[in-house]
Amino acid sequence: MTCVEQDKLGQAFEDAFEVLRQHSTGDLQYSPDYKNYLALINHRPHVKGNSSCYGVLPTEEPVYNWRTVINSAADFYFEGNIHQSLQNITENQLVQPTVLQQKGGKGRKKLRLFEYLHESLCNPEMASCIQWVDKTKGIFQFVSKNKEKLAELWGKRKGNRKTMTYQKMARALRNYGRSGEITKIRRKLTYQFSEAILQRLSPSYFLGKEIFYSQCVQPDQEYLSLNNWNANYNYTYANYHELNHHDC
DNA sequence: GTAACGGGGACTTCGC
DNA sequence: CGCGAAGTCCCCGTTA
Repeated sequence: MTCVEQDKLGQAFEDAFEVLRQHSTGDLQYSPDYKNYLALINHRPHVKGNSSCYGVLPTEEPVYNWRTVINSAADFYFEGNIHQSLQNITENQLVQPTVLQQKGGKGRKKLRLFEYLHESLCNPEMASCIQWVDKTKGIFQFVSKNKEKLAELWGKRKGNRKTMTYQKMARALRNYGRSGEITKIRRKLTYQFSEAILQRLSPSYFLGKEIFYSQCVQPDQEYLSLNNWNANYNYTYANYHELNHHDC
């Protein structure tokens, strides 16, 4: 794949998320932007070609549906192709999340630590701070050298006055052990998401597991929607570079 | 011996 | 204002 092609794929990803941002609460199918997006995706056959990778699409579904858009975007993300497109995002595009604001914002759902960790695990930029050991089982490990930076970012994200440390973050993780959301693995710096949390947080869940979601999540529970996830990704990306200057 | 890691009680912050 | 959830702080024990 050439750089130009990669750039186009990245652009397709951004386009997909832009549409998502604008229509996360509306009926996308009837929006003019949706039609425009279909036209766009139609000119990128390699995009739609990836749409069945997750095996969540019923075969009778048309190729150009909303699921396809999300699948394609996720494919690019996890293949690392997003990285290049992110390089082109200007500073003012890296906005603070509007949905999961930590201070103020009445009625906003606060970002949970496990959500932040999962988000970081999905962010290739954070690979030197936190990594999957066994993604399918939800087992992950902090990188000893940079775990403090990850904690520091978490503290910044929460708007803490004092600097967050790994020690304090690990304390919160141990609390998750009591509720079963995250358990400690008997291995250095290694933890495991519970199956339920993994299902809720995994992008594949909102790429085609609405049924699971509706069955397992209580009506008053809100976990990261794709919209929130995208906003938080942008926020993490901005702070990451501010803090680490590419060396994390 | 010691730095890193792990554990827990008490406390704070925030949303309801 | 009270309460509960979710951290946060600090101190100490354990392990590599």
